[in-house]
Amino acid sequence: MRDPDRSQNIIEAAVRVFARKGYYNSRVSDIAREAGIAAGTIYLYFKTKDDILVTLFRDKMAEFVGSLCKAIADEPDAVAKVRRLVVLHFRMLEDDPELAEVVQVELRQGQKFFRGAPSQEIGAYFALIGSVLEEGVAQGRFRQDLPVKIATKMLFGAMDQMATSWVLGKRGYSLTDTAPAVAEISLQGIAASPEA
Amino acid sequence: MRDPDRSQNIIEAAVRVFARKGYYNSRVSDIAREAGIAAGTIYLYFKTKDDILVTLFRDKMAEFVGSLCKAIADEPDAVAKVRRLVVLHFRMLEDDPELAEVVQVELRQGQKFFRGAPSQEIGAYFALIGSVLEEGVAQGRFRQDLPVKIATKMLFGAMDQMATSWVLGKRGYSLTDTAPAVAEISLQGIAASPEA
DNA sequence: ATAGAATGAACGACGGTTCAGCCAGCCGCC
DNA sequence: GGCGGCTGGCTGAACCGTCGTTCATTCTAT
Repeated sequence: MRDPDRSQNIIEAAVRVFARKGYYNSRVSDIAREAGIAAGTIYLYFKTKDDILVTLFRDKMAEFVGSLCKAIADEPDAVAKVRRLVVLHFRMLEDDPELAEVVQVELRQGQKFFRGAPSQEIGAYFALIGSVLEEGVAQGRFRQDLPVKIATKMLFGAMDQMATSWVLGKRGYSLTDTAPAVAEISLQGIAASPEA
Repeated sequence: MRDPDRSQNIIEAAVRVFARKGYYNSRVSDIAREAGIAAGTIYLYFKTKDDILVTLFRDKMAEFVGSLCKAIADEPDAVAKVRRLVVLHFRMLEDDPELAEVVQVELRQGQKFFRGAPSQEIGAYFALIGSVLEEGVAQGRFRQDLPVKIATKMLFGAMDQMATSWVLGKRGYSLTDTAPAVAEISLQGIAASPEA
């Protein structure tokens, strides 16, 4: 149980295996082989097979939200932040197609994913988006009466669906290239009404 | 293999069981018990357990899209159609919480759901949304240069996420009540720019 | 020499699927 | 009209392959 790298290796191997075969079609021994270790060794680092999936998600998601958080802090206003958020969300997935496959398709395994521990990390992402929207409202860039919680879910849902469609479409185009269009539609949707 | 009602009974039973325990935690024998028949009987109507899930989805989705399609045909213009679409999408889920649970949470079982047969029915829904948006563009109600495919995915994603959040939040509020806000944000996002 | 990590064969639970027999209704024959 | 055999859906206990998990043993580094 010493080496924390070992734990990381297993996760990386799991991403590759899950991306290739799907979670339920992946044997623990497949992951072990991919990681170049014995099946039993996995159990020195993870309690169960599910634990691999959950840990993988929490790690990756925390990393994702963390870096996103830092990146948008630079941006001067909420509008710029939304644009950046969309680009980075898409870019991160596009830069790691295997992870994208797992996150968008495999990781939605019913209760395990949606209830359970991972919901905490998703909550963090929602909080991040929500805070940007709040900021925009305060800055007068977005509608004063914007229902922030609803808009947060909608924006996340829109990005998530773009990503899922892209993965399912075998990534036959650049997801990141669609970011400006997605951002503009979103921004127009929540923008302060042009004074009548 | 006579009775087509029997097949329907099994599907309804499956919805209840899947909603309660999740797909992978449900035994075929659980579904049989819920339907008041023997486990073996299921296999007179469905090839495999997966087949139940897939058929359930295709049936429900086809029904959903069909009735939605009829309902919005009445509406005079694309804007009204979008409003109606959102309300009905939400209302249908809210009217059948067990089905909503299954559709939003359990049915996203990796490859089975996203690739595979069901993608055809999802495609039909996307086509419906897309045609409404096209109509709106033609009517001059939406931006002339609206990227329709992108907007379609975004709208679907936004509604889907609203629904998922509602299910995960234990349905502690009325989903349908949020429809007007969702529709307005969406419509504003794709609206023709107020002439500058 | 010793401790602790790694191994991987074997175990055992699990559950989807099967299939030999059961039963209810129907038909034709007496 | 009654009776016996036939048909075909239904039954559910048992089968059997499939892994997740374990743990006695081996290895390695100090």
